[in-house]
Amino acid sequence: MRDTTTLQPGLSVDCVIFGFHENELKVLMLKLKKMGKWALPGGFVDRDKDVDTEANNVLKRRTGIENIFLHQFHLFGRVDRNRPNHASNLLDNRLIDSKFKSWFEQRFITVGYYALVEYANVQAPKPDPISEKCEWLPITELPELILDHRQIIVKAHETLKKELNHQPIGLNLLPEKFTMPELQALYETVLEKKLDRRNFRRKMLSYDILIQTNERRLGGAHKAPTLYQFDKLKYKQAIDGGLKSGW
Amino acid sequence: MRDTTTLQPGLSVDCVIFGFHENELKVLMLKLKKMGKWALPGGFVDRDKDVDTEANNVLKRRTGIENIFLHQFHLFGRVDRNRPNHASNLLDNRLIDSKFKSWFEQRFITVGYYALVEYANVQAPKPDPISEKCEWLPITELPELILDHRQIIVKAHETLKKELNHQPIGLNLLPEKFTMPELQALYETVLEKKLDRRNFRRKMLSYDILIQTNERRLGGAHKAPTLYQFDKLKYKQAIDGGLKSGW
DNA sequence: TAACTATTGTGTCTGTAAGACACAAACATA
DNA sequence: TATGTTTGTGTCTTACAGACACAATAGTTA
Repeated sequence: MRDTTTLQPGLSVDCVIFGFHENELKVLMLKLKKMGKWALPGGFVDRDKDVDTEANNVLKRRTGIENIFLHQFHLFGRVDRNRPNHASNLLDNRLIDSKFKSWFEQRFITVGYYALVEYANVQAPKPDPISEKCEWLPITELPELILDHRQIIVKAHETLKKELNHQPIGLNLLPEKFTMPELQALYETVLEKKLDRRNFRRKMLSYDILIQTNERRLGGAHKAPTLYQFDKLKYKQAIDGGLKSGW
Repeated sequence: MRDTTTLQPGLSVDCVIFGFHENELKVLMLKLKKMGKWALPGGFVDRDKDVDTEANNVLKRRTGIENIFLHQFHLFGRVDRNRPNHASNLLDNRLIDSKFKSWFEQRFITVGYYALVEYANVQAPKPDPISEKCEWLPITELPELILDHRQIIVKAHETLKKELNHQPIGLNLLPEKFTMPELQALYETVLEKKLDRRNFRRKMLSYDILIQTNERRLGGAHKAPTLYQFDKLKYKQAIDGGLKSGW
C-alpha cells in the first residue's frame, strides 16, 4: 500500500476462499508476520472500482484464479469489529508504516465474499508483504484470527450450506473428473452430516448435470469407481434456474 | 443533516419497507421535492453506530416502528450507482445546502435492508425535510426512482421470495388476527403466483404456527372465514429452526 | 322467508421424492 | 486364488405436492 488517498475510506473486502482436500473443507488464510494471528485475504476498495471487482482482485492476487464463483454474502458493520488495539498491534509489529496509522485506526466495515476453488489449482498461494505465509487451514481447527474473521468464516459456511439447497456445488471445487464418492464426500463435509450412498447418487443424477465417462479411478484395493464430469452448460442452468429440493 | 464530520464517509443504508394492503405488496417510498423522483427511505451511518442500528433508525424515523424484522440483504457497491449528476440535481432543486455538495458527490455504497411491517400500523409515514411526501407504492407499478433504487427493490423482493422457502411470513405484515384466505393472498402476492386453496391450508397448518380462534370475519356475502393468529413462540422457533420444504 | 350467490371448509387420489435397506461386482493385495 | 474393501444397483415404505368435488354458510335478493 503506497497511498490511501485513492481508497474508499473505512471499507474493506474479505474473501473466504474455500477449498476441498483430503475430505476436509479448508480456508485459505494468511499468517501475519510477528503477530502470529491469522487473517482472511482481504483488501481495500479503490474509489473508482466496483466492490465486486476488488473482491475478485483479492482472489486473483492470492490464488492467481480469475472468473470464478465469488459470492457476496454479508456486510459486517458493527462499530466494535475494528478493535482499537488492532492498529497499534500492527504498528508495534512494524507491519505497517506509521504514516498509515490513522488509516488503520478509522472505523472499518467489511464486505464478506466467499469463493469455491479447486484446491489443486492453487499450487503456491501468495502471501502479501505483511504476511509470513499463505496456507490452507481446515475450517474445523482454526487458530487465533484477527478481529471478527472467525465470525466471517462461520457466516460464510452457514451461507454456503443454505445455498446448497438451491444450487449444486462441485464445479471449481473438485478436479475436472471425479468419482461419485468424492462428490458425496464434498457434500458431507460442507453439510457436516452423513448421507446415504445410494440416495445421494440417485438425487445427484436426477439433477442431470453429470456426464458419466467410461474411465475409472484405479489404485484402490476395491472396485474402481467411475469418473464423472460436470455438464458445464447444464450446471450453469441449474445455478441460474435453481434446484427445487433441499438437503 | 447538520454536519457530515461524524458520519462514515461514502456509506448509506436504504430500507425496502414492505407492507401488504388490498392484496398488493407495497413499498414505503419518499417523493423528493421538486425533482419529482421517488427514493427509498435511507440514511447515513454515524461513525460510532452499528450499520444495523442505523437501518433500524431509518425504519423508526419513517414509520415509528421498532424492534421488527429487518434483514440486511445486499451491499450495492458499483462505482456508477451514484450518478455524477445526482448531487447537482439535488443542489439545483435546493434540496441540499451547497456546503454538502462534496458529501453528496463522493462515491457511495449502500447497504440494503428489507423490513416487513403491518400496513395498518403505519398511519402517517413521515417524510423527511427534502421530501414532499412519504407513501406506500405498489411494487408492480413504481414511478421513476433515483439512482439504483429500483434495482434495490427488485433484489429485496427476490430475496424475500427465496427466504419464504425457509421462513414463514405474516407476523408483522398481517393484522393480529387474519383469515386463511388473507394469509394465502399474502403468499400469492409475494410469490407472484396462484396457489391451491386446499393445499395451501394443509401446508400452512402443518407448520404448526397458527392458532385457530373461535371468531369469524363477518361482512362478506358468503360463508364467514375463521380467524387465526400466529403462535408467536412457535413462529419464532420456525424462523430460527428453518422450514424444511419450499414453494 | 325462501331461493340465490359467493366463498369457506374439508378429504381423497395420484405421482413424485426421500429415507431405509441388502447383495452382487470388481480391484488390489496377500 | 482367496480375502478385504468399496462400488454399483433396486425395492419397499413413507411423506409431501398437486389435482380435484362437494357440502356448509353468510349475506343478498326475489
